[in-house]
Amino acid sequence: MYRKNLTERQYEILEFICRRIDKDSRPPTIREIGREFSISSTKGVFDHLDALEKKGWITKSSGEARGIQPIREKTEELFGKEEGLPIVGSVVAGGPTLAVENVEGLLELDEMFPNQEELFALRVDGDSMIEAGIHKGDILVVRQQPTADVGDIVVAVINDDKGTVKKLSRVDEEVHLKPANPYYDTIVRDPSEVEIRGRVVGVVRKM
Amino acid sequence: MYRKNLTERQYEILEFICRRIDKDSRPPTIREIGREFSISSTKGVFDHLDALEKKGWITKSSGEARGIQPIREKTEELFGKEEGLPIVGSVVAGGPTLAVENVEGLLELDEMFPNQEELFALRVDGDSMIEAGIHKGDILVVRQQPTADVGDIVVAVINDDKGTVKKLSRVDEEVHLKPANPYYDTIVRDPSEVEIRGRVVGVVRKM
DNA sequence: TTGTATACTAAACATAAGTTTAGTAAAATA
DNA sequence: TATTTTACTAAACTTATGTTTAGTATACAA
Repeated sequence: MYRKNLTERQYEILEFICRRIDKDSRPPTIREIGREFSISSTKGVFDHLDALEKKGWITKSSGEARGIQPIREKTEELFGKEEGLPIVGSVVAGGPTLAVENVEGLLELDEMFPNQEELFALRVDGDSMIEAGIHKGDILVVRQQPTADVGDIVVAVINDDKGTVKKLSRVDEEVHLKPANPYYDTIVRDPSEVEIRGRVVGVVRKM
Repeated sequence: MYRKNLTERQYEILEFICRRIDKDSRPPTIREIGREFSISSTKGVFDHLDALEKKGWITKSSGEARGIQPIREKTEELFGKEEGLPIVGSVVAGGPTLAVENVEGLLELDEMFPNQEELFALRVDGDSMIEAGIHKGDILVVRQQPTADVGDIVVAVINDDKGTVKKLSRVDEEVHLKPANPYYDTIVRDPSEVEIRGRVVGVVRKM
């Protein structure tokens, strides 16, 4: 067997279908597949599709035009999503191309930060969090939440003013917002004056 | 006129087509559109599609089943891509929801780092670049290139060994790879021993 | 007021595309 | 060795889908 219980022909055809969907935003017809692979009879293609369906790689909406629908979770694993950047664990000597064996995964925001509904991004203005690796111009990924734990880096609004990014801590009855920069002072306020808007869960920087 | 020279009906139908493509990876048929909008005659829908084509929002592959193809650049602008996180410039007081007026753009890797073919991502191992805001566990976005300028943060391989991330500089005839951490030493080598694999163009961190 | 654009119905038509029947041949499997 | 699976051809059939013809009604501009 060629790959994952598919014959070579089935693999080729499945790949063609997926590439066509990526390219044209619609699946090919049986005859279009036949043309691509020089299969003159529609039955020849039909049989391959039956096999692909039986093996769980596609579903066919019976009777509908362009009814082939690949099972995305499976085919994406097989052919890749054509999205994101390959993450490598280390760069080794050799040619200029990346060794595929070395690839750990794909860098993609969707995967890295799921639950996008709760997230927003915030451009950093000052340099008060520089020692936490947060620089001016960085974009923070923030999870919207009204409370946070001590030690979290939070986005907070003080006295209905502009938002600020600081490390949260509590002493006695007061909220402490600590910068990660020795040239800035800790902000100490009564809890009623501080409104937590979210917790920083990621940083994205373009250099 | 409703929006961008479209009538309300045309806008609705165009939106339906785009959402259907996003959802099902294929455009609807004329009759499917008719069903959605309770238009019993295919001609009713057909006329709308003609209007949409004349106004430059879609193309129709004449004679082909599911031949409607929206002009992506235009429709994405109209309906959004449903991808990425909204980037806000500042967080202001008020409700827990984000003010739309405040949104500067969308955070998406494709847009932030185009030319994906030349890019790869590298997981950072040590803490030698901590003062450059590069921490252990961060993922670097690296542009593959065999040379770099002085001052660039580069991924380099020394003596065919494991890759390292340092700031590039040159003194006399030698390559200096400078860490951004006072506890580490600058690596000084002959150019023949250093192979530059790429330049760091971004950082992504999950916290 | 006449024409043009919008927004449809109803019915017929043409064809693109899915499906089925009948059969061949080689390769893999039991 | 027999049987199943793979990989097709050829032709007919069905139907989903695109297209056209003929006509109604309203709104708007020239």
